[in-house]
Amino acid sequence: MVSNFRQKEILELARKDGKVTVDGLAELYDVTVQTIRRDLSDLAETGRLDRVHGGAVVPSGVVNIQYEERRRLNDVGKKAIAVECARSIPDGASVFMNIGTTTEAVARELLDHENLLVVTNNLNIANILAINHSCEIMLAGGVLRRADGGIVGGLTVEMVKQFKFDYSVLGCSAIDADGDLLDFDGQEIMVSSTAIGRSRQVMIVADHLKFQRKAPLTICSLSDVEVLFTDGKISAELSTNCATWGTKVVTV
Amino acid sequence: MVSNFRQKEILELARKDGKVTVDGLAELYDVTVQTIRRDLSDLAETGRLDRVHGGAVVPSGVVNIQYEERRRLNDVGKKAIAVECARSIPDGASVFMNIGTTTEAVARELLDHENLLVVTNNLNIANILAINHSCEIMLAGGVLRRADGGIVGGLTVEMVKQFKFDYSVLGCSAIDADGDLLDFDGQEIMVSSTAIGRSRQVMIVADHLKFQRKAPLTICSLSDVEVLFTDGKISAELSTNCATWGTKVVTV
DNA sequence: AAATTTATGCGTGATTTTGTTCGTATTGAG
DNA sequence: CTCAATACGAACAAAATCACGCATAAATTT
Repeated sequence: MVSNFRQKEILELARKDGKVTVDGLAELYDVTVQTIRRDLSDLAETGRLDRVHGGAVVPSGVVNIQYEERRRLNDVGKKAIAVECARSIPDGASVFMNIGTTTEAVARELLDHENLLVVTNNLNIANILAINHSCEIMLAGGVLRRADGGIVGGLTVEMVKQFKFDYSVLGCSAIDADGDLLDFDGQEIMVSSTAIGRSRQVMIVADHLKFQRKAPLTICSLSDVEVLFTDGKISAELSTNCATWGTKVVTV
Repeated sequence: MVSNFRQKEILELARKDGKVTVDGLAELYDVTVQTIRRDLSDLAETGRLDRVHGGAVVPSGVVNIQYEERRRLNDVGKKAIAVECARSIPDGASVFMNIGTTTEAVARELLDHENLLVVTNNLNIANILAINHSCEIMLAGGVLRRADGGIVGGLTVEMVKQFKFDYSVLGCSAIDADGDLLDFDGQEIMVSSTAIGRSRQVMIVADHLKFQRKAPLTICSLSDVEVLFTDGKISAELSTNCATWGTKVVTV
């Protein structure tokens, strides 16, 4: 527990840069160095920082994922997609969410929803939604992949198989011109397709960059999903195809 | 579940900026600071915000405050135990680690080890060990318990069953005078006992406070484990019992 | 319509935080 | 090793923030 908001921000700064200085913080917050020293003493006393002459450093063994998250946070396109997608998920729903920065954005927009059951193989989503106390979180088991906080492996599929979801919120690596959803990761495809089979409504979240990318493996076709949320125009051809498939396209 | 429209918006503001100030909100809504304080108190009581002097901040992370406090309890003792335990785990080993602040301390000491395979049902351990890039982490699947970052449920047991570990590093809630290991949580006991059956060497980490506590459920007896790491003297009787059982006791 | 509950504002004293001063400890240059 | 510069912690007073009781008004219930 921090006793003021300086301390919270000091922690974030320290985790981002690895260190903070007394003088720098005093100038930043426009307070005297003495006040900063008191803050650092408090944080050091509770073990959150290690005090050094002139400032403080993070104790060894503290994860530095904050910066990475911040970087992703301000992606306007993804956020707009996420807002729209979250709006179409009602309170009390059961939802599966897979690996991807866009699905993580959706998770942030679900913080105000109530009584959700969220199943995910994405450690970041678990961390984000943990703040929402009325949300039950189930994590899939398997190997933790550091690159993206994903949990992959056969066990993940086994777990997903046991559920029947109201919604699946899925990201993908790329979307082909013919409407095929593509991914780089074979294991993730197994998870995604299993989730698709176990969901009443499948929602794909993909920003416009996904339409310019290629990936080697097929998850499924847009014809197999109910809604696509995106932030750019899709080709006229794909648009008419979606219409015939009955796939709703939401452009934000 | 907010009692007025302000509180909902305050939550949104707090999540956007990370913090809110009493004065700022009072001006924004054109009410007195007392009214805002009442709002913030309500939000803090239900855990949606953390109250700080002059305002409030968003609660950080998965783990709740009580657990955070428990983590600081006998910090030095736990660290000493952890150092010793980590020393006896060689590089390249496969290790299971369960829920508990002491096992988390061990995880911190394993950051320098190489090529470990760590299986755990503890989200904190996954987060800690994530920075050790040569360590493969497998997370058990199940329901995320916010109280301590544990992942619980029948799926966890199923996962553990599939392995054969070189080592299990296990914490417990209490140790009885007769050498029985005790815990509060029935589900966690299922996990622990399964891990014991699937491990070549079982290591219990327990600081001296555990010998003064009671818990209702039995995990197993010290006679079933290979090593006990602790930071205080154990009774003469238990000591001789351990000798006959062949249970090594390491006191730091 | 009367009674009760709820939300809000106001004032006062208590608590917490902050700035200032001063003596001591640590660091780095010569 | 010595010395000056800087950083540090403690003590105290000033300022900000808080908690509590009470009053008022609106909303709800009886």
